[in-house]
Amino acid sequence: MSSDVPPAPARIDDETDARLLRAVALDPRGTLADLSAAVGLSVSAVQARVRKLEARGVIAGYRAIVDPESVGKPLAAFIEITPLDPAQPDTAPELLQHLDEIEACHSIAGAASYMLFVRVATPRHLETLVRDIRLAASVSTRTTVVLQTFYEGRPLLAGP
Amino acid sequence: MSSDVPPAPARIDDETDARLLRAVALDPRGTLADLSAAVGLSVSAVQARVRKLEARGVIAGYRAIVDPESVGKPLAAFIEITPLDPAQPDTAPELLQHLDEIEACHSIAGAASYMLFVRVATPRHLETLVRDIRLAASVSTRTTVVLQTFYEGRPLLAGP
DNA sequence: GTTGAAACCGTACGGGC
DNA sequence: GCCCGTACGGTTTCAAC
Repeated sequence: MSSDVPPAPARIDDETDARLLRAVALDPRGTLADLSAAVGLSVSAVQARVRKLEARGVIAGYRAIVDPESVGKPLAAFIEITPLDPAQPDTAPELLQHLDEIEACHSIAGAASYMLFVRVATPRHLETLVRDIRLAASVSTRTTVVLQTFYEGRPLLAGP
Repeated sequence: MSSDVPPAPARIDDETDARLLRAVALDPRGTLADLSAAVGLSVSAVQARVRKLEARGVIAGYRAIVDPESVGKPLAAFIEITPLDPAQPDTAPELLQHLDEIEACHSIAGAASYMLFVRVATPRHLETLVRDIRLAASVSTRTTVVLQTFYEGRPLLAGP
């Protein structure tokens, strides 16, 4: 944890929900019985809470973590993009949505407009993707290749 | 999909495994019966394949997607870091591991050494985190604030 | 890969606090 | 409102084929 600063405005009131979230986040395939043991509530109570967390959107969904190399995409990169013509309406995220090599798209502060995170098979594929992005969204790009990933997708809630 | 380039060197030979992976990635809480229907194999065969994918590390794990705002971390940022003294042994990823605001840490090509992705509660917390990173790893930083996230964590495998 | 049987789990419902 | 216990149907598991 970082140094202390005024309390964070979390939207989950309950300490039990926090523990539930941690448990579910780390093992979404675990049984309700597992969660029940983790938080000290009955299976029914746990089920009701999980459903509420899903309904409120606190739990937005579930995903399996797939190894990029195993599916033929060992090369990752950040691509910052900037519209060539600032006067034009800027719809880059929509224009790029169909490119499934793009894993993430954020609007950012700073010189560029957007930051993309992409995964491809080879440098050759990266070249092609960058060209496709430039053409599809009428933008200039600045690509930063990832050499090694130490960790990513760490859970949002730290455990005590 | 991007334009065509020589075939990607995927490590999953089987077309059935590819479909399984897609199905599991999108709905890791679905039942084996669901997967069975999706790939046209018996429940037991599906179970065996999923277990193999897990054992081979193709499926590296499972996560619940937690809404950052709901847990009090609405502010995201990219932080590029560069060692102050290039002669010193560079162990930044380890030195920063304890900071749980850091969601990802990549080594990168370019001017900076690493790219971090972080989530915090407020600008004030970001300031504190940046200071902590500088002190912990003896690095200079360049922070890019995320204004809006259009999408992230999109599945690695595209549809058929 | 498939089938089948036993153990386990998710779910709904009734009741209590 | 939130929680607990129970009973039923679906699911996971594993052995035998």
